[in-house]
Amino acid sequence: MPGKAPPKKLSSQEHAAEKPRDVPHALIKLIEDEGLQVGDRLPPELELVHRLGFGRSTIRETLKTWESIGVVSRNKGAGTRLISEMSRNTLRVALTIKHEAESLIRMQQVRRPLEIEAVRLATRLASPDQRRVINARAAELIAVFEAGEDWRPADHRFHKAVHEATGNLLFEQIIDQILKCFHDIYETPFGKPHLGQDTIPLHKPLAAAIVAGDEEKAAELTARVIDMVCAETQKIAEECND
Amino acid sequence: MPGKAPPKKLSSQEHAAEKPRDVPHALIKLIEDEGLQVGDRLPPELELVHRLGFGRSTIRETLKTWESIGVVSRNKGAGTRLISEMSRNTLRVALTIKHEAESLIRMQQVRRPLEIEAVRLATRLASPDQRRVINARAAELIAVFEAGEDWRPADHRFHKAVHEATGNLLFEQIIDQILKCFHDIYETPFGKPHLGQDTIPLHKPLAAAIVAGDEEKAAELTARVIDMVCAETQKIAEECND
DNA sequence: GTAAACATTATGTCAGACAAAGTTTTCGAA
DNA sequence: TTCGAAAACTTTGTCTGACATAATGTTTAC
Repeated sequence: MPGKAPPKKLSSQEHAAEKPRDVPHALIKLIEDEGLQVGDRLPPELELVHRLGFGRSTIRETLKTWESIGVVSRNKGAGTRLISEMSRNTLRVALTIKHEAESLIRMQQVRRPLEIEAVRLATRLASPDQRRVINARAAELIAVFEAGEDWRPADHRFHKAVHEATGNLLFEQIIDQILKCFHDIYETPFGKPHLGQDTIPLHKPLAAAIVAGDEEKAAELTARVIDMVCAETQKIAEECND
Repeated sequence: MPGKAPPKKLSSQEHAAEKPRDVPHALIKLIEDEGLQVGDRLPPELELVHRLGFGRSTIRETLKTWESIGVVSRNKGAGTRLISEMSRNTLRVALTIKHEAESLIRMQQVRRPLEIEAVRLATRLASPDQRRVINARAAELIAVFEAGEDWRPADHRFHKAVHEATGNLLFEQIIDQILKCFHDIYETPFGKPHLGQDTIPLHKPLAAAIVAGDEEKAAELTARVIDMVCAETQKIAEECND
């Protein structure tokens, strides 16, 4: 006897479209239909359960994956918030880290060409407004640094302004993730907090070069900045090998 | 009466170390203790449940996340297999894709500097053996191409040989993922199968330059190769906008 | 008016049951 | 004996329900 109800697939609209019936697609559709933006809250899980027609575990597995990818953030009591868009595809790289010091150098090796290319693109493509912002961020960075405060947030804002001017979000996303990995490894095992602080004075002429449209000079200065960080990293790596 | 058993935390060794008690760490420890290698099978979920002392949903959420990152692959009846190592850190980027054609161009924009830097590093650092392999792969590619067969696997092997010679796995991992995304979007919506086929003849002098240690020439040729692909991509993008 | 106490909301974890899809074993016929 | 199909088994996939835990919102007491 068929005593158990078969899992009730969604009831709404099954007329025409043969959409793939999985949680990610359903969630994306809901986000689009609802017009949810970055920063907005998603409906709670139990509401998703009966709006999407999937079980809670299934929905949770997708949400957990999205969290690990950085698409949403989740907190008890506070709900799930969108923190970056996820419409179709995900670029993911599993970083194999065995020897920490070596990994630091490898990350900088990858960051170097990306950062240089980003600066080149920004120099060529930035709008007048964006050039103004880049200049302002550089001035801010120098001011914070000379005041002896923690300059790292300002540094981050400066580079972010440059990345935005490239018109290609991927640069920012990849470099951001590399830096995040870098700090994950770096902060904990070694002590030094202010890696790269000698590079700060270089940021002023760098901003000037970008604003002036001098691509070669901007690229050269960026290379200098990163190479200084690389050299420091190398030194740390060597100390670590003793 | 206290009829329900409190969640039995692990029974084994709780003497000294204050390890973080989460599923990923427990799983990594199990993989290390067991000496599991890439390709090996993990114990089934129900066994993990009582060996690690977590609930099945909790373990599943971690496993699902690892699958989405590409660390394991899972199949009904066949179990969960390790397909790449995941020791400590993961670099992940959520690619925001709205307009497909534009995304293709952006991906090439990011790939360009990475590929060029990889070639530079390979030119400087490759061992004699690695140079031999690069040469062989180039010859192979040309041969396959002239025979009129599908040259893409050979192309992939050639670039992989170059990436390996950099001594930095990250280049290969990131570029591989970018190409994978690229093909995910590319193959389906547009028809053309042989994007970049005009670049094949350039691979012979490129390999020669790498083997000879001529970094500038190698870099220049790589730039030419990618720019040709970029130009084709751009054309496709424009056609798509009609 | 402020702060503590309580109630509400939402995610985190666990447990049990069944479904679906592979994998291995069994068994019969050529 | 060997090959192929069916049956049995294994393992992941999904659903449901319950309780724990943490953040937020509201009320109450001083």
